[in-house]
Amino acid sequence: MEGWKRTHHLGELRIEDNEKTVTLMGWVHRRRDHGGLVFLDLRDREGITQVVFYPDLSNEAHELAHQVRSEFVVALKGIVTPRPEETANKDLATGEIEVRATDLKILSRAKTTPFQIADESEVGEDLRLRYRYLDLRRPELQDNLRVRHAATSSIRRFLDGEGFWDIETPVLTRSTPEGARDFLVPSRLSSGEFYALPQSPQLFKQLLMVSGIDRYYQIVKCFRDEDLRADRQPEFTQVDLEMSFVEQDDIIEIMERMVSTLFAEVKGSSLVTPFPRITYADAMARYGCDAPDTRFGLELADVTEGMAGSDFKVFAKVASSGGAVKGINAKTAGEKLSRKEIDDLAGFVAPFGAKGLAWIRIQPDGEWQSPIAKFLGDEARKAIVEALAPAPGDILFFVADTLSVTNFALSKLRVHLAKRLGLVDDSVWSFCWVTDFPLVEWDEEEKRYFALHHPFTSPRAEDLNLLKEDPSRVLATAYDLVLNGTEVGGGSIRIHDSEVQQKVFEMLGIEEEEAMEKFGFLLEGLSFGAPPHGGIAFGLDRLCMFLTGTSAIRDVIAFPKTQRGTCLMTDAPSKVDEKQLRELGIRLRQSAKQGGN
RNA sequence: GGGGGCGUAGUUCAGUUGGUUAGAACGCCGGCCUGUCACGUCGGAGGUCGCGAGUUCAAGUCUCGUCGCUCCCGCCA
Repeated sequence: MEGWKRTHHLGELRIEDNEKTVTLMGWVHRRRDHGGLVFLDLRDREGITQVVFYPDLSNEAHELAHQVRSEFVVALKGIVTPRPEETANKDLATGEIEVRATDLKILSRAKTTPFQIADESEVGEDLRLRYRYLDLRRPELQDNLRVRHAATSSIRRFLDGEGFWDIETPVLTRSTPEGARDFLVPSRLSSGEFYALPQSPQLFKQLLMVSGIDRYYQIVKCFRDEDLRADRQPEFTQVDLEMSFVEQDDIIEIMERMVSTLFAEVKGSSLVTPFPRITYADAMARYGCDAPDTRFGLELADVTEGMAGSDFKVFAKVASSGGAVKGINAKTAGEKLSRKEIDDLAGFVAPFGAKGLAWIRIQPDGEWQSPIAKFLGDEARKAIVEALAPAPGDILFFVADTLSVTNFALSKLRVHLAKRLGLVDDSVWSFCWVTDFPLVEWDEEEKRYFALHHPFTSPRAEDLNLLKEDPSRVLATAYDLVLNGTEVGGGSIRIHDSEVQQKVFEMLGIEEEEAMEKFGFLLEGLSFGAPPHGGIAFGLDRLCMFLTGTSAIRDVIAFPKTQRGTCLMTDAPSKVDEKQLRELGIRLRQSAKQGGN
């Protein structure tokens, strides 16, 4: 750059800078070449500034400006000038001025880009991922990264102020049973053995509490080798923290302040605290899921009891055999949904296991229009009226199945209907805490209990005696933070007593020997004087999705993976040299050699 | 592992019932143009219709397989 120093960013100059001599650098956003007069819109991450080249101001610069093309990187010197009457551009922050160029340098030429940067049109995702660095030049993604930076920096500032220490934990650690599939890393020095990438720093942060660190946090990558979704990547980022000498309410209180500060600083929104709390049992009963969208009603109501004696055999059979019949009242949907749409909703719930979807449309005269109306006796009608309070214009929907299928199908239908009926206010942040989760869940296939949260979650003190006799009734001191129907964080008070920890392992069917081999270091740590402690982890990517208003997690990650877990830019994962494998003591199976591309 | 959507010029798309030389816009290249800001204007280049088979006199179009991107179920907190 031959000693040239940039004096201003490209979103910076205003009318007050009139007559200043400036040096600007950036990418050519657009060029408008009038022959005798050339305009360049110069772009950097801060904005766009218009530059004009006059032949009589500098013939040399004007000549060179003809050669410039989109996405060239240029440097120029010039004089800030107010734009002539009527030519100001209200769409640009710098639109009242322009820079009259006296000197131009082309710092870097650019080939024609595979897609236009200075153009908002949608481009195929595969092409954008292949040339991710070009996609990141576009304002939309660049703004997302800006928001993500603002978020992490707000969170760090807040936690620092509350006395949390940022401490790094290992990325190469050991594989643990339970939870998601691990990413494995072969060890060269211990041939035949493997590290695992952490699914979260859970055990390390607990041991940091044992060390007396008192308050720890980390914004940290976590890895889970499971299939991807619109909101799931194999490597993702958690805001992970842990505190000593606290109870559930202490953690909830401080996290409400952290989240409020975050939304205030990044979005300028002021959240109302404390956030509402709902127990897991209530959430399942009223919303059918443990992460309810509380921006709208459409709550589920249970009508199982009134259906046992019904003439509608599907309901009666389910009701009398331990299943559940639940319904939703879609208030005033009668005018909005056509008969075909109503029938199509059965197809909507089918993938969630529901074998059918019954409905009743309440006519203006109060008549029940429904394929099942004639099977509903007085008792069934009474149960429905009491549970759902139908009024003319409403449509009632029912699913009858096992409790879990009924809840799952209706929870999905609830959200679907709310969107269709325009009940979802996208400008609202509706947070709630879900508490009192069951400690464990019975797995029918493996015939054993699994920890709902993770195996280090403390049972509620009053439930300790239930551990042996009826584990399924034990509630955990675990809590999730839910925002608009998405879980954005979750944590628990941990077991700080190695004996209780051992009992929980036992109940989970983890043999003592196995527990010692895989978690011995934790049990041992807890035995040397562990403070009561607990913590929480937030999904930073998901939080950023809300802060940016995007629906794809890829949009808040600089270099994301495709749904198949590949990176189209680097072409990872890739084959490796035979020599590398030999050093690791690895030989590929025939099927693995043929796989890949 | 299963189901859905998409794949045609550099990009975004159109392409009739299977019919002759596959189009548009933007971009790109060249000419003209001193107040543009999606500059204008005149001209030009640019196609393995994702890939491979099959049906047919004839396939962008129909069938089967396969690859890629994406959404969902399973999986995953």
